[in-house]
Amino acid sequence: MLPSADKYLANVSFDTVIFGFTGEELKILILEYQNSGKFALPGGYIKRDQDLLDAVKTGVMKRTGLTKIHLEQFHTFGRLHRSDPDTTIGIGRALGIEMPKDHWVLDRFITIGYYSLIDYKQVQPSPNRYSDSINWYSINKLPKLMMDHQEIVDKALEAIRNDLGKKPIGLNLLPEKFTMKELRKVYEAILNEKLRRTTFQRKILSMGILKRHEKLYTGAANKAPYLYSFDKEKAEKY
Amino acid sequence: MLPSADKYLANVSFDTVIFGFTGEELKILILEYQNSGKFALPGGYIKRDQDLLDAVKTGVMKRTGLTKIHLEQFHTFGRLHRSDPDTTIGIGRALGIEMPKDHWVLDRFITIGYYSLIDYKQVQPSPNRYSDSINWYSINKLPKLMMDHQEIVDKALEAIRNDLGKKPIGLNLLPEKFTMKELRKVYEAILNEKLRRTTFQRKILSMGILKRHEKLYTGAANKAPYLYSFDKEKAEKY
DNA sequence: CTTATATTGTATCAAATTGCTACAATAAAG
DNA sequence: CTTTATTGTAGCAATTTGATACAATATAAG
Repeated sequence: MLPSADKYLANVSFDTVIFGFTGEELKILILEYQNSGKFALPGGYIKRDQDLLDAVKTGVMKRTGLTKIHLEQFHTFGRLHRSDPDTTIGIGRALGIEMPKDHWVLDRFITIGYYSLIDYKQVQPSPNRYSDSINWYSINKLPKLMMDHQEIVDKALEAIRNDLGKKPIGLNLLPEKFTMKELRKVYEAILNEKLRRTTFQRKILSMGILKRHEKLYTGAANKAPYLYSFDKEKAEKY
Repeated sequence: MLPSADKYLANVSFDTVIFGFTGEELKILILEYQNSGKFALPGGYIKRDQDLLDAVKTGVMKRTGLTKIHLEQFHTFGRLHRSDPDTTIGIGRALGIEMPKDHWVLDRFITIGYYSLIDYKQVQPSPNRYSDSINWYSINKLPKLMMDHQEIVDKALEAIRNDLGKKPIGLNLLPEKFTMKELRKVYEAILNEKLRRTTFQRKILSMGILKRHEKLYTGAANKAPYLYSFDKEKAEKY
């Protein structure tokens, strides 16, 4: 039931901040452990015969059901008292598992933080065997997270804001085709500020990384917006 | 002689890219191991009762003799085959140390990369007990580094370029007082490109993070430049 | 003591970018 | 047909950046 010591690296783990965009808000996936009411980021351990990146990728795949995963490593957390064996023991106990005091998962862990950007609509979140739920939470209304997971989320947000101008963030958070308004809303949600509609449109179009498609008729009583998609080759530079 | 297993975390190490600026070039500190001719970044292991950051700080202090150390974490390297036990065995053997095959330092390591910015002139580099030299090397003329250390250097450079606009990089690479030309040379060395003298001066002065002091008379047959220092409070925002 | 030379600090104006406002072109409802 | 909300883009002001010019030296050479 418990992961065995000889299969995994000791003292190292990973945690992932999985971002999705609802059309209005940025949300992230949070696990809730059964009975204990502890909220945590999805994470895991690294197998001895596995690349770090593969371990993280596999973890995100299991939670989201997606196979193509965009991942960015943003920070590694190594404070002395960041891991808390009592929390882990409590979670185990609530599941009916009694851990030996010297079990390796109760040892100190340095954790590597990754963020992932996914298309909210394509995801069917599934809990792991220790947790009874995994749910989307708005980044502004997170429950109290265990250990230093709130700090990890904060750092992830800082990193994604930083990357916004350099990497094609929108590409991974939106479906294949999207309107200019949706793209702007993504930027606004990440930066947590309003952007000028006209300036945003001019700037993003001048980058030359978007392809324009047919119009989207929503049934609303106004001019229909064009749909766009990313020109993936050109977007690579950004 | 070898570090004992119960004192250190397993499977995790750190490596540091220590930058100094000569006035013309960016250099970094490289260790050379005795007899084996292996070149490596200064690094180390993390004690079980020690913050990650403290471990790195202590490591840099030992190599540079400095006590105030500016550190930035930039990436964690976790490829499956990045650590190479044969290299480690070879280094040990050249030192007359025979390692047991199951010794923990021969295990797989995930390493956390930090870069450090220091005042070149204040440093008296000192080797550790396993290496016979530690020397400054221009980032453009590095020797062949062992394992994935070249990749670590490359990532550090990428990170420092990225941070240049956000953090007061010059502050840590230059002495207390410096000329505008020296500051510009730092930027040029990091970015690896020439910057327009007048635009640079205007831009950096408009940030309002510099204090102007007396002139510097070097003996050269031309107008003497002013000395500047960073206004540390205002520079914090950048 | 005057002139020559290299470098520094700024001013100036052109070019590019961004902020802001305005307005024509819809898509659907009344 | 008119009304309403939204979209796409033009136009101009304000700001920032690029490029050039030039005055102000600090010392050496004559």
